[in-house]
Amino acid sequence: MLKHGILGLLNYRDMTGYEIRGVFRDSLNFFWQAQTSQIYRELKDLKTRGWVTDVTVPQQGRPNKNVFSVTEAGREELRRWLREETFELGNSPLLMRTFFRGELSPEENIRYFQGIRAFALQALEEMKQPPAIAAGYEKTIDDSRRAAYWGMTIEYGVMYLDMLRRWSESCIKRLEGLQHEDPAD
Amino acid sequence: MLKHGILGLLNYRDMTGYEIRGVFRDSLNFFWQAQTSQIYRELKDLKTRGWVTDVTVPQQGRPNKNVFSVTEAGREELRRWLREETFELGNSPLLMRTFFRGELSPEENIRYFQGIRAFALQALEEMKQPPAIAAGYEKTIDDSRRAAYWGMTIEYGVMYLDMLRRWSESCIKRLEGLQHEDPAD
DNA sequence: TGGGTCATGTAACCTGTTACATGATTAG
DNA sequence: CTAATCATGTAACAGGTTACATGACCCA
Repeated sequence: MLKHGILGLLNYRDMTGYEIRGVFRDSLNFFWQAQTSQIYRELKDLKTRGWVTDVTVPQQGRPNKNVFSVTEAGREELRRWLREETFELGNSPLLMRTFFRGELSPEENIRYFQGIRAFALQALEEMKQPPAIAAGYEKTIDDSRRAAYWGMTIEYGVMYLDMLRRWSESCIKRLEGLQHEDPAD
Repeated sequence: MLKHGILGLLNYRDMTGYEIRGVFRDSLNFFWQAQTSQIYRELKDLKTRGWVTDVTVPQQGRPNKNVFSVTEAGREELRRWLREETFELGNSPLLMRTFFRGELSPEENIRYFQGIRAFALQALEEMKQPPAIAAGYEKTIDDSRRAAYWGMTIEYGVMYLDMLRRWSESCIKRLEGLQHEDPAD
């Protein structure tokens, strides 16, 4: 997965491992976390596969840069990967934690879902403010054709968080109902 | 993660590795996929941690059963884990694939999002029909206090899939807009 | 003088995936 | 006869996480 994320970024422009790390931290962070260690490991692997090449740029006073570029084979691999159709929901730690909550008291679980609600509301606030995220974005992407897809990921984030808010509210209502109907439990 | 899922199930009732596999396949499948190999590996690990114990039950004509039970230490660990508050969105292959789609044509991407929409609609159909999923569920959970939390995971699934449908529709509209505004691209 | 940024990485670990392996019983 | 179910696992690999390590420059 990260391999293809890196190919995608290098397809925008040449970058060092350090810059790639920065883009993940600043712009892709909300849907993918990438560790420095993994980025360098994957770059090494991408190179042995012939999907990227690198050039060492000497610098004065700073460590040398290894600037990576995607090759034509890498671009082909990127397109191949983009065309894969796998939409499964994937493993969800949140639902795993929800499923087994019968072990704790309804009161405690109400607080838990209130925590989720607060998280969703705050994350929504952060996501709706364009400044920080757009600034990071402009560093990364220049052309407007690509901007459309960036916008779609943001919209997904907003819709997802709003759904999460509505879901947590619904869970809270259910649990409040349980308390009234069955106070002896 | 799977460790705690297994602890949660054993907290319902004693089970063999094989039965645990069955419950994951039948009931938890939509939010967690567990491989047989991993289940046996985790059971071994849970045992060395003292969170479960097992008893070998000889059977005629069939392989012996190893029936696992959660210990009090295991139940404590389960509660500790349930109380962790980590609501991050997590890595999303779907958004990774969306973000980089500028590499492909808008026409191809419209088909891609139509595929997502079709997937969401079909999964919604399957999820709204209670029979199969409820049957698997009744095998697993007896008491109604716990049933509430099972219901919440199902509701999440439905709300998520509906959000996915709305999002894919919105993406399709955006892309159709792009085609009209900028046919030279 | 101390904290942030630039810039590189390694090592160990944990968790999940894929593929393989065995073997009897039971229902159609 | 054959496919499904019961029931156990191992081995190898892939990918992500945590912690560690180095070193110079620049700004306050």
